[in-house]
Amino acid sequence: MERKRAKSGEIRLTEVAKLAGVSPITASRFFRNPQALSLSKRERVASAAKELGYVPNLAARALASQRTEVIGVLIPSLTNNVFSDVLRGIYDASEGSRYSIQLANTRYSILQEEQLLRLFQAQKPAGLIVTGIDQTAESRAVMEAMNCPIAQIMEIGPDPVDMMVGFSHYDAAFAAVSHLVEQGFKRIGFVGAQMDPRMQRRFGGYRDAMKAASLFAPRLIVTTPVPTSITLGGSVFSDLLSKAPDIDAVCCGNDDLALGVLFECQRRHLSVPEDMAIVGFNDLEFMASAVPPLTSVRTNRYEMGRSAVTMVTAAIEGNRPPQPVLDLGFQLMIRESSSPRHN
Amino acid sequence: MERKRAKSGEIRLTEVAKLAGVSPITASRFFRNPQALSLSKRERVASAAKELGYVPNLAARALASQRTEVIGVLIPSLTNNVFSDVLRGIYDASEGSRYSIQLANTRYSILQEEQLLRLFQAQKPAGLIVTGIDQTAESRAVMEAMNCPIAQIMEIGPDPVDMMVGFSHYDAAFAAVSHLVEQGFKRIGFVGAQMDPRMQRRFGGYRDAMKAASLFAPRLIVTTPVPTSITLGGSVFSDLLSKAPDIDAVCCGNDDLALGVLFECQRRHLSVPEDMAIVGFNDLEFMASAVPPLTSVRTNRYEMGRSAVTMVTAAIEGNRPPQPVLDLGFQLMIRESSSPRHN
DNA sequence: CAATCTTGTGGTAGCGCTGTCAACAGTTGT
DNA sequence: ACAACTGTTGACAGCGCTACCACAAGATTG
Repeated sequence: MERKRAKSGEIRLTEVAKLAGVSPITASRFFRNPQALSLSKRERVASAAKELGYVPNLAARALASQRTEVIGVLIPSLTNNVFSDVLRGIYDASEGSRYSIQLANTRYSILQEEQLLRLFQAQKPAGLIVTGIDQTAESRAVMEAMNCPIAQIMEIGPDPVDMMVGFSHYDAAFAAVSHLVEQGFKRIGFVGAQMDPRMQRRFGGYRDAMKAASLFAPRLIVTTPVPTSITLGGSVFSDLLSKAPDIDAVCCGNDDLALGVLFECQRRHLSVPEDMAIVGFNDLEFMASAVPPLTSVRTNRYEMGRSAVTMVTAAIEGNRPPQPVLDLGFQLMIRESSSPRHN
Repeated sequence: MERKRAKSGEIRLTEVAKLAGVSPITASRFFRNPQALSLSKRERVASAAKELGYVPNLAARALASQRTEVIGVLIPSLTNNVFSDVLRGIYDASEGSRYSIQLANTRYSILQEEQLLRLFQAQKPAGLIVTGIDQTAESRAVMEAMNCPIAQIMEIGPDPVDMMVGFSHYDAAFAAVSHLVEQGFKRIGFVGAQMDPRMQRRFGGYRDAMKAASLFAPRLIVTTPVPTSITLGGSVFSDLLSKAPDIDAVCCGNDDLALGVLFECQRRHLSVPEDMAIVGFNDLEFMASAVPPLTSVRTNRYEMGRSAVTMVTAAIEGNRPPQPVLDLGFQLMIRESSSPRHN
């Protein structure tokens, strides 16, 4: 009957309140809304907390207040540079807010995503950011049950779960290929890897731009489900060359592949763009400093992360953005690797 | 007097227990240690939980049990590829365990690190992984107060807070430079950026290897605190060339710089390694596929992440590894970019 | 056959904090 | 002078779960 359970031994709010000579609830308010206290009490609580080294117990706070200040983030890969830029935007934006980020990695698996969503559900996050628009029905159900603002990022499409920030991968790839067509290239190959939904939509843009120019041919295409890498770029390009040795340009599903293609061209003594034009996708940092500089489609990844956090936090606080879908667009960065054919 | 506070409306454990015809505590046990229940009750609880769509409340669990199943991770950058490999190891290892990862980004600031540590402290994580060995005294105090297993990663050094997994950046850089010396290079430059503690220790390895060969000269060195990038590699190398046009090799503080140096050599029509040898640090994926392939020091980053999680989780469960410091070493990957001088 | 151990189950009492409401000044208006 | 405010404070109960203990029922022993 004495003490059924060992106290944690840590300083509790009650202790701080006692030392400060106020009630626990007043001390509690000090940590959440200091300006509601009179100046004198505010100082007393502050110094008491400091003296005791008080650290609030977040679990207790979450339980009592029935909410958390965590935004869950689901991304498919930590290795892919594309997502590290998005994450940087997310973390940067979260630092200006009261919310902290909880990150999870789906590894491009929609089943893994489903599981992680359930895990998040148990944490009752204040908001959620998920990658892409291709969740399972089950995942969508969980998201709807979570009853918190949700932003889907990286892409835009019809039927958002809640909000969306992204751009059209289809349009962007269409623009890149149309550029090559305009420059006078005729036999434009496509290399793709890690055929996730976004890569597939980019392929769709390539396909339709080629068809629109009456240049489409299946032999010009090499794709693989293998995770993308620079080295892989070299090998898929080699495959492409053996299927279609007469190609004069390559549209790469992303920049890693493009750099791999450039290296392979160097190895084969093919000059770029005279013998082979190259365009990439995403405009990672190295595209501009490669030799020759590589044409790519710039995507606003950092901004995407920032906006997603901004929209979600605003929604949490009741200020939903007027339109739920934000298209951040893209810019075609034309560089030497796609200079016009000079014949 | 009726209902002071609105119930959350969600299904609680009590509801599940009622439907299953067991006591709440039995239902609770089902979720934590199912094999402690008889088969019949186990099934009854399982189906009741499923039927009601029960989602446990993690905050309540954490409060009642006085612990969490979260491992906090502090890293200095999300953009740097080096850390994405470490993170991949961390996330991979955590998936095999019951623990989930909470990631925070210090942006190479030890003050930011201090703040984030305090934030973690409020969450009472089960374990902690921090980058490097250069924490402030204040940070160390917080870590010690946290009273949970802690792994410092990326480096090893004396006086671990608790455990360590890493390797000696000094030794690795020393080995890389000694290799260049052995190959017959005499005027070996150093380019460094983002002069964080690890970069500085690498520089120390360069300096001492050069001194050991009586080749050290301050004019061979260019460093900048600017965050590292491939483009920056080109510009620091240009600076180096204007200070010391006669250099025959460059030791790069990391691989991004090395690739930038390679591109700059291509731009200046310097052939590698005939006119300029290059070695990098970390052995990122692109080093082997560059033209020519670039020599680098392979560091076991993925393994570092995995081991850190393994050690921390083992320690949480009471099986501390016998020796607290794990040196994962490094391998010098000798490639064409450092082929011997042929004079 | 009683004495012991094991296994499964339930009752009780919190974990540390905050929502809700009430109360009590101190101020202002009429 | 009294009512009607505003700003600040406190009492109370409870958020949903689990630690702790107790105890019943079966298994094992001498």
